[in-house]
Amino acid sequence: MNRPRADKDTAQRILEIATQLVQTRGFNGFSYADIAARLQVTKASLHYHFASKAELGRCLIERYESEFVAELDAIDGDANAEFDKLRRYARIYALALDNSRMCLCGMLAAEHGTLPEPMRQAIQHFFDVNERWLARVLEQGRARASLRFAGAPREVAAMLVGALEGAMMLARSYDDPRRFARAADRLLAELELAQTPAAAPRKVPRGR
Amino acid sequence: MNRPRADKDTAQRILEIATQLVQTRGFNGFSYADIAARLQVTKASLHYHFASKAELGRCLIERYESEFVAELDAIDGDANAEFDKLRRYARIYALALDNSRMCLCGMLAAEHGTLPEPMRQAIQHFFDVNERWLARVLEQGRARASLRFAGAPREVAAMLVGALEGAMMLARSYDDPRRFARAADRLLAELELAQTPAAAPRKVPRGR
DNA sequence: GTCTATAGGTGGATAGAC
DNA sequence: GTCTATCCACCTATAGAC
Repeated sequence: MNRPRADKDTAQRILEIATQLVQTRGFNGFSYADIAARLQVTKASLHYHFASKAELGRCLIERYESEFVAELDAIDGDANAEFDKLRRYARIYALALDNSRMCLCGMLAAEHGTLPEPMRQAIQHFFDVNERWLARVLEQGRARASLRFAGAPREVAAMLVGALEGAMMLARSYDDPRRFARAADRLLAELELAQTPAAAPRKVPRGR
Repeated sequence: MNRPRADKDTAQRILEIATQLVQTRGFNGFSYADIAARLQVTKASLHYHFASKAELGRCLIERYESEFVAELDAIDGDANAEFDKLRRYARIYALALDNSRMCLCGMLAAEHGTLPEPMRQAIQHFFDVNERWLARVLEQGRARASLRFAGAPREVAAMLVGALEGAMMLARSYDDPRRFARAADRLLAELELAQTPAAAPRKVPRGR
């Protein structure tokens, strides 16, 4: 979006490769040399497109967020029931995991302490966007009596984002994507109105 | 425990400093030079106590787990009600956050993709210990009718560990420890039997 | 836009004196 | 146990030719 000059294809390919590297190894876990090797160019060429690693990092988050927003729009476009929207939201995370990837911003959140300020702000913005979207779905679900929860929608949204990011992280370190699916199913089941809460036991069975 | 020779005080101080560095910057975010500077010794001295960074990392996790287990034992020793145990469990995380620290193993879980195998196994072991402890508390709570949840205790435990780790990570990147407290309160409130589920709204109020 | 070459720094790690 | 000195690999980044 705000890259000045540049062969767009190359810049895009750099971003794709770097995104995958951050999602699997973290921002401090890869170097320009890694990108250069996969793209079959020299490190110097990369600096033409992204002057510094900090700048590359910022662009990485912006691109990731806009692609994420596109997926949220797609969910809204299909105009599903609120519970289905939540399931499809969780599925975005699940699909990343199937490629052994963490959420880009979840990964960066862990590295928060070492990141330059512009990246920190971009990460917060990503989570804000996620929480606002979730809060809107939750609010609608409550209004239409399809979802059930206590307190402010935004607060439930904040809990959900954290819980899904955490579930993702643990699933990755157990190398077991189903671990994420089980946690996500359980978190969402709490919000489903259909259940008789006092007799909840059969709502989330052992398997998945 | 299995350090061969060594001035124990120095080794312990190295571990303390390194623990704090990992909790704030991650395993890939600090170097022997950082420890050396804070301890006022040279990098070479550190290698006397911990031959390699991978070895240091493994010891870090072992020490962290044994201190964590000691805290869990302390909770069991006080023989509280199950819900109080869960609250005190969450409080361990909250206290770390107040010192701007992530859980050591939560941090390392994010860096999983870059860590040597012995560290990966130690991290999984830490989470297993946590989940087993939580599952036992949950099981007792259900038996004594003080807690309410659907499905297998171990599965709820796995969800809780992930959710708390994730909440911690997000709270840190928002630089707002209360964000963790709100998420934790909400997660635990779901388990409390006392509430009338259909009229749950007043159980988790806006503030904290 | 991509290259070669290189600067200037830091990474983990070792040898050997004290 | 701690030091000095050093190794070599790697890091981000720049200069300047093509």
